[in-house]
Amino acid sequence: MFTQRILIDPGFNFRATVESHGWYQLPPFQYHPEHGVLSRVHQMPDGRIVRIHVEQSGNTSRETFLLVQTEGDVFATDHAVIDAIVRRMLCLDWDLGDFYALTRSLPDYGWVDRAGAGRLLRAPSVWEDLVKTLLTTNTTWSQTINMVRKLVTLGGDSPFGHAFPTPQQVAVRDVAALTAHVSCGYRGPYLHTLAAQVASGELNVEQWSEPGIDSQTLHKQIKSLKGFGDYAVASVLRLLGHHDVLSIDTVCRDMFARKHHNGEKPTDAVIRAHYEPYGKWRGLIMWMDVIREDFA
DNA sequence: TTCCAGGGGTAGA
DNA sequence: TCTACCCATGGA
Repeated sequence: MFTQRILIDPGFNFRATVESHGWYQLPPFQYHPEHGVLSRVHQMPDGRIVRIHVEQSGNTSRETFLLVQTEGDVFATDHAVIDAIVRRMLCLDWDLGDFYALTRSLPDYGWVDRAGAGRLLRAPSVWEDLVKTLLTTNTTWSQTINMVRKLVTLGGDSPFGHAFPTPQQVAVRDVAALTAHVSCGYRGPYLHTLAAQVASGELNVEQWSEPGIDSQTLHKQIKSLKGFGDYAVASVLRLLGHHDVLSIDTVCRDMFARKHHNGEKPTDAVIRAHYEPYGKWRGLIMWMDVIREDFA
């Protein structure tokens, strides 16, 4: 067992971040809320498969930190890689100062920074977040879990279980066999095409998480992927830290009808108009409305 | 049996 | 830009 620590801001809330959306229910994540531990089977760059456990540990008198423990064939030289993985998964490098200033100034959002909400759980790679988002489209959440479970069996195996498959491991499959294996129906060809484009190097999706790319450019590139429409593009953009577009889905429409529209079904234009005043944070403000019952 | 889910592609106007 | 229709899958 290899142990390391990551110093975090005292306002960071591990549970609020892990439970910020459904990703913690999708393998190779495992979450034990009773212990406050998020685990993940992970394939290192050289192919070794390890299991990483993360928890928010001890508030010492002045410092708050994450305790990161890694099982398996792991060395001190892996420190930097594991540190980067955890930072990305929990959006530790997001600067939400302006966002919290905004929520504090609004009458109904004082709970946001008190709860430490606003950060999201992400996969360590853009590839994995893209695939999982694709598998949330036009299906139920339970079927998304089912599809991801089956997909993950294509990843490298280990005593800890399977890691998330690489683009190569998906791309080498026959499209029909992949579709049948994952039970993903018409999404199968979209999944296979994405895997093939990433595996071949034709598409470098990991660079999308680099800072400084404007969201319009990203929007255009993600939208060009088969299977990624308005909802999915905005979902991925949100995970990439761009909150100026709304990811409107049935969950959002239901929430909006209840909270802002007297129980009546809103059009998407009505929803967009409502959040427009929140500018570059509008997507995250909308998501706070969705998750409010869980954390407020 | 029919409907629909954390929608999206395509054709035709 | 907008609409109609189609798309697998499985639970309600």
